[in-house]
Amino acid sequence: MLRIYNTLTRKKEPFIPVEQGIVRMYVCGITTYSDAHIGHARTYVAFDIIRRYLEYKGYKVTYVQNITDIDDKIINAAAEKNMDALEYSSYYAKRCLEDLEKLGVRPADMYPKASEHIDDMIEMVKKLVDRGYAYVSEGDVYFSVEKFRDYGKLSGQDMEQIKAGARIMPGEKKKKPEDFALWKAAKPGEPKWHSPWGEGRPGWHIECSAMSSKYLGMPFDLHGGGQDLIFPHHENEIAQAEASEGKRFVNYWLHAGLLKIRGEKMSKSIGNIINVRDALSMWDAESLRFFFASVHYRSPPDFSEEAMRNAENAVRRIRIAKEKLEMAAGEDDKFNEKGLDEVEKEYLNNVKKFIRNFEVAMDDDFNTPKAIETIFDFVKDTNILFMKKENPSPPLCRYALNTFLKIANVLTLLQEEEKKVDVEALKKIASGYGVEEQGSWEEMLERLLEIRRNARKEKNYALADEIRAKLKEIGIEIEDRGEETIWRIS
RNA sequence: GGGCGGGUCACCUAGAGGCUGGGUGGUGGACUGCAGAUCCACAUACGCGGGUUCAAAUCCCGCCCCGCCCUCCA
Repeated sequence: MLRIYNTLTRKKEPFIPVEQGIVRMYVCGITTYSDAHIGHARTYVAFDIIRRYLEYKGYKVTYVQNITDIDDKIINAAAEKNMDALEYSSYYAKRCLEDLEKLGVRPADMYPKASEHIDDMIEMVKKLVDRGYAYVSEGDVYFSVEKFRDYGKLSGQDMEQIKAGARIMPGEKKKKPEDFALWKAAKPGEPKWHSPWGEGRPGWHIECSAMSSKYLGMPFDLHGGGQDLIFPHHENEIAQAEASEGKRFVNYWLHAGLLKIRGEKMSKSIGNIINVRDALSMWDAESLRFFFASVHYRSPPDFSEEAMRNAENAVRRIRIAKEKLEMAAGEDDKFNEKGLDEVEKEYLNNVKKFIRNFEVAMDDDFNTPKAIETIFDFVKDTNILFMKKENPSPPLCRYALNTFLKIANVLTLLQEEEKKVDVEALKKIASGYGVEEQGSWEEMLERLLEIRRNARKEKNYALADEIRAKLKEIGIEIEDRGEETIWRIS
């Protein structure tokens, strides 16, 4: 039974979807005025894993993630560069999604943009005005917080606290400091749309209420985002949606812990923001994903070079175990348990234990660090199998490999990824040993390894070690296993 | 000031009142021409001070420190 921590109740609750077998989830996306950073990445990897686990459990998941392509920051940033705000934001929207995809985050089913749903938002604002929850003030429309009895239920604040923190900024025309804008009258030069209240643009919060309910209905199952969005963004989303529709908006609210860098918060003022594309130039995508998965989604991960080194090494161990299984696996995974010997039977039990433990871990509010423990248990079991047995049952290995991949994939690990080899560099090295540039690089590498094999036979270890060192420099690691030599791209 | 979540072995992270997690790194051993990989073993732990309990990292109280939110924020 899957249990999920719900910010709304501050408790782990059994997960029961609105419609059996189906999960509808919405995650607040990026405001696209600059490149995606690893804080974004942390959040979207976390929800990617949640989505994958739900699918693993057999749910049909609809995953919607919005793109905020119209807001103050975008308008200001675009103005500085003398660009059209929407053009500017669509450029970054594309880049951000590309970066996340390169990171190996599975795309959402839908990325609705705020600018393309103005009508839906106007519709919702109208309802709020009609129902008396909102008021018009000189072309602006504000939500009257005191009218919505449940305001504060998500962030756990009472109205007194909320009022204490509220302010009226210059230019705002609201009646009460705690009220928030649903619609803003256009200022000169800003992007604007027609509305019953004059030309203007929507407030930030309304897009998520309008788009999520449009595509997922009400109530829908899961709504996620970074912890920083609990107040006011998600609080306001609830107010807008529930006040306008008169029914519950979302059943489970999930919030990801915000990434820290070397113990500090990541912020512009500290100047420690790391973009996804920069991170990808320093570490491979799988190591980054492992790093995120190794911290529970509600905890704030502490990013550092050393933490990434840890992750890289851990990932290597997982990959090596997978390779062993790949080499031993047969075409199909049908085996007769009676045909297995003691060692294989024990391994089969371990595989089954692996599945059970993994599910127990993930059922407990998506406990990915615990799930990773089960991965390492399995890695060890696999290593022991190959230590005890030269050629274990190919169908058994296929079964174990399939299980391994299925589970690892939930944690975004062992995804198929192209491994890059610097072919030019390889050619250079190979030609240095008289290997002709012919055929694929794999064939070239084979011929080079043949030379090394001969060198080893002749006990010319200096030459053998030299070749090994040079290959390592370009990311090809080789390992001697008796007479055999295997290689991998690191 | 208010709300929320934390402080666990050198580092990163889980954690149920009792049976001393996992990864990375370290040390020793097995294997190996060496390296690597792998296995085995070992070491290093629960912010501080009290309390409850036969038993507390886990519950309670106080203190210190850190992070997030309190209308920009994934």
